[in-house]
Amino acid sequence: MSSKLNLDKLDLQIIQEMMQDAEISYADLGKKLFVSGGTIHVRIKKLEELRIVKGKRLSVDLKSLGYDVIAFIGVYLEKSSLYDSVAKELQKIPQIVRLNYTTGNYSMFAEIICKDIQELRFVLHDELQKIKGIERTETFISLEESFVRNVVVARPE
Amino acid sequence: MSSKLNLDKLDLQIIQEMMQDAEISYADLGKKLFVSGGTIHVRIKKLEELRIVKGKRLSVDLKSLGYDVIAFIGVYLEKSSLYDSVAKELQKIPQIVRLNYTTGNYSMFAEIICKDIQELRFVLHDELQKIKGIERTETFISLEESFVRNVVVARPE
DNA sequence: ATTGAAAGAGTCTCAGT
DNA sequence: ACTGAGACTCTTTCAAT
Repeated sequence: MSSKLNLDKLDLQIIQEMMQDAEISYADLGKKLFVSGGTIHVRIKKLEELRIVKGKRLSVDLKSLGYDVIAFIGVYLEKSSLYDSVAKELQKIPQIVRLNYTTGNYSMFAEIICKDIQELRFVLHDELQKIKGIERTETFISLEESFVRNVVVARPE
Repeated sequence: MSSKLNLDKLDLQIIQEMMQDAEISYADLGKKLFVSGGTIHVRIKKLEELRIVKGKRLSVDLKSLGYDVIAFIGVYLEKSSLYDSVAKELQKIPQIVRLNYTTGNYSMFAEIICKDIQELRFVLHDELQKIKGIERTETFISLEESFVRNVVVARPE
C-alpha cells in the first residue's frame, strides 16, 4: 500500500494506547500524552484516512460463548499451484478463521475455532477431505492459550 | 469461567454485528435488529458484566507500520514439563504475540511479528536458542495472509 | 424486558494562536 | 500544528409500560 509514511512518536503512542483500549476518550488520552483532545482527534482522523487505523472491533470471550476448541492445521498440497483454488474452498468453511500461505513444511497454515471436538472432527474429516488438491493435513489442538497480545509499536513514555 | 449462559438470539446478533464494526451507534444497531437503542444498551451492559464482551480494540494495518513479516514457530521441548518455564521466557520476547500449548508434533506453537527478516533471524537465532528446554524449532514464514475473520456466532437475519 | 425522553459525556468543527 | 470552546451526536439513566 504505502511505503514511506511520516508518523511521529505521538501517532505511534496513540496507536499503542488504543490497541489495548479503544474506549479511552480523546480528552483522557490527550492528558496521558500531554496534548489536547483536539490534537488526538486530528491525529486519529489522519491515521484513519491513511488506512493505518481500520476501525474498532469488539473483544469477545469465545470460551464463554461455547467455543472451546482452537486448533491449527498444517496443509500439504499436491501442487503448490493449487493454492488459490484450495484457499477459496477453505474460505467457505466458517469455522476456519485464518489462512496463511507459508514457507517450510506445510504449504498453508489454517486456524480453526469450533464448539467441540465433534465439530472439529466433522470439519477435518468430512469437509477438508473433500477438497481437491489437499494431499494431507496435520492438526495441532490448542490445550491452552498462554497469551495473545499486540505488537509493540511505541515504547511507554 | 461460566458454563450455562442465558443468551438469546438478540445478544448473539449484537455480538455478531459489533465484532465486525464496534463503532455503530446503539440507535443504528437497534434499527438493524428491530429494537430500541435503550435495549441495545441494556444488553451490552449485561454482556460486559458477564465478561463475555471484554472491550474494544483498535484494528491496525501492521503492514503499513512496517511490520512485514508474520511467521509461525513450532517448538519441540526437551521435556513437556518445561512448558511453564519456556512460556515465561517466550513472553519476554515482545515480537512473539501469541503462544499456545498444543497436541501433535510440536509442544508449543508461537506466532511472531517482525519488521523484517533480519529481525526474525535475530529472534530465532539469538533469543530462542538461549532458552533452556527448547530442543529445536521449525519456522513457517507467511508469504501471504489469505484471510482473517471472526467466528460466526449468529446467522444473519 | 422494552421504550422514549432528558441529562450527561464524548466527538467534531473552527477561529485564534 | 496545537488549543479551547461551542455545536452536535451518542451514551446513560430512569419513569412508565
